[in-house]
Amino acid sequence: MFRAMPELAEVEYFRRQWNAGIGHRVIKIALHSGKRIFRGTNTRALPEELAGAHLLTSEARGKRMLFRFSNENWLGLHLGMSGKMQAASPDFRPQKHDHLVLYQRERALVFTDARQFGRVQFHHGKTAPTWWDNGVPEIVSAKFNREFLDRFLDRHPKAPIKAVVLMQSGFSGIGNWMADEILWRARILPSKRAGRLGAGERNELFRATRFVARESLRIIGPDDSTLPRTWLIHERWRAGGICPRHKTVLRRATIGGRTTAWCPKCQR
DNA sequence: ACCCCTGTTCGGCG
DNA sequence: CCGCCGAACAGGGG
Repeated sequence: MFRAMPELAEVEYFRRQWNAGIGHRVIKIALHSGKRIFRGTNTRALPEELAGAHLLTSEARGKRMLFRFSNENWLGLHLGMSGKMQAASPDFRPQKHDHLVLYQRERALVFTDARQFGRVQFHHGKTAPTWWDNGVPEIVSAKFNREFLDRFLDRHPKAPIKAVVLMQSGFSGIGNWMADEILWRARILPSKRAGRLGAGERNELFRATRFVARESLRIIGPDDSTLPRTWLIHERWRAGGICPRHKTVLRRATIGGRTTAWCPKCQR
């Protein structure tokens, strides 16, 4: 059994599953109102407004997604730890964890999240919800540049770099495995304080971040099996996992509150 | 049974 | 006041 391809690329993969419904009308909605997944959103207005609307566009920013519908309706989705999306047959019957289903004539757009660390947000209005524009540049955009990275690192000089790379306000869409992959490529010790990274290390961090984000998005798939065998991800959870560079046994510890794997030989 | 977990938020504390 | 860290959230899987 493969681990689902997570984070930035997983979001992109799931967003595309729902894109099958673009240009089509939503006939009816099924949802589990009162569940934690809908915290802060109006679950009465959601089905009332969305019924009859067409799905028009979708967009992803980091781990967040925004679906735009006709009649000034917007749906924000976050997958949390266990969120999934699929386009199922129109006679789909929602199970316990299928918290939101948008039925169209030819398919059902399903949002599933067992642990409910994710979130569904409904917004009715002419423009996108205020929370959508948070000012954080996408890593694959030109706004994520060396200057931005410098300023962000300097803003968190005391935090271990692993924790900084996990901050969504600077590294949009990066999660636990991508952070380890990035630091491994950049040959930086995850516990090293961000403020102690030299110019050379910052250059490497910048390049590795762009590379991992771009490649993950390019090689997008339902699981991590399509990522190159030379990547750390295939070793980081395995007992006795080794560094793909020189076969050194990886070390593991909790850093920045997350399980972290690194190579003691090439990461300093 | 017990321990682990790809994310985010919040209260405590240094 | 700043900012880091652990706990909490909830459930499934090993």
